[in-house]
Amino acid sequence: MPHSPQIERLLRDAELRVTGPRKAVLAAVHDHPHADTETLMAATRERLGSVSHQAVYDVLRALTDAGLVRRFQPAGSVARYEARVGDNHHHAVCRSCGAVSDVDCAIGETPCLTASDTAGFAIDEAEVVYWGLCPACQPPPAGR
Amino acid sequence: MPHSPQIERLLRDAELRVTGPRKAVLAAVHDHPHADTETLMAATRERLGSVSHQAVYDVLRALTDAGLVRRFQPAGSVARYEARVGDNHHHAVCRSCGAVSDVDCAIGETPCLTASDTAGFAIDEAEVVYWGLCPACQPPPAGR
DNA sequence: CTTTTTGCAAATGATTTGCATTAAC
DNA sequence: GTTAATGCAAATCATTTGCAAAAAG
Repeated sequence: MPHSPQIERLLRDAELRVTGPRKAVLAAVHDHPHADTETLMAATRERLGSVSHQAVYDVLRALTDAGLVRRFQPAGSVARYEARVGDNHHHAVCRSCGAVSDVDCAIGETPCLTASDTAGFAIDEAEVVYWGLCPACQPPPAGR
Repeated sequence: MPHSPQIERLLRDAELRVTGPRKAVLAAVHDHPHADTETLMAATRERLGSVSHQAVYDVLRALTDAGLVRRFQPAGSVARYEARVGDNHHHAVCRSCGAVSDVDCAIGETPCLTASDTAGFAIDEAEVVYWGLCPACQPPPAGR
């Protein structure tokens, strides 16, 4: 988790105005990878005392557009955010509890997968979600 | 698009009761691959005259649970349904217009991708979304 | 006849929109 | 001083829930 001056620098480098909510939200995303909006709002409030509902939404949108955070949304779930950007990693999602874990891309290029036939689409990203059960949600190996 | 008796057989084989809405919705999914709920509701109404809002939701849920249709939901979009089940194919989604095209899996197993490190998750499916621009939304190759 | 489905209406919940106020540059 | 960001409140929209009526087996 970067220190405050580093957070500010990230914002300035992205040509975003440096405000309290933005610093707090960006720091919260660094501290809570894969967190949803509600979690980030709570974490932001711990730093700032109070932030409005959609100040957080606005900030997350701005940070996402600026490329400082990555937004992803497993099917049937709420939007989640992470600070790990620039690389092309994927996610494992637990069907039972919703836990998310980073999965490094085996190849490391973007897009990292070459489809056999993309029907003329110009593909710029391959997003992979690995569905399964996290260690905590897996049934015990044997015995009744 | 299967004929009516075939649709009925699909339902019976899945141990689902054969009703008008179910036949109509299942036929609509066969006729409109990748359609969202609203489109399917309209298509169903063309066959039946009228169906309630969430009769369609209930039916889609039942068909999905029974494995007769597959549900998928590109991030930030509404749920879509398709009748192609049993294989492990993926989707190309247009960032601009939302068009969806099937993409055959290069390998054909489930899961078709082996992640380098899945952090202990027991993975049973790898869902891939190829993001890009469909042929109609791509900028012309040259000229101003 | 018994169980499952449908229909109707209202609720839920994440996200967005519009506008006045405030702060950053 | 300008422009962009925040707060507040209300709207939107896909999807779900609960219960009574109707239909499938």
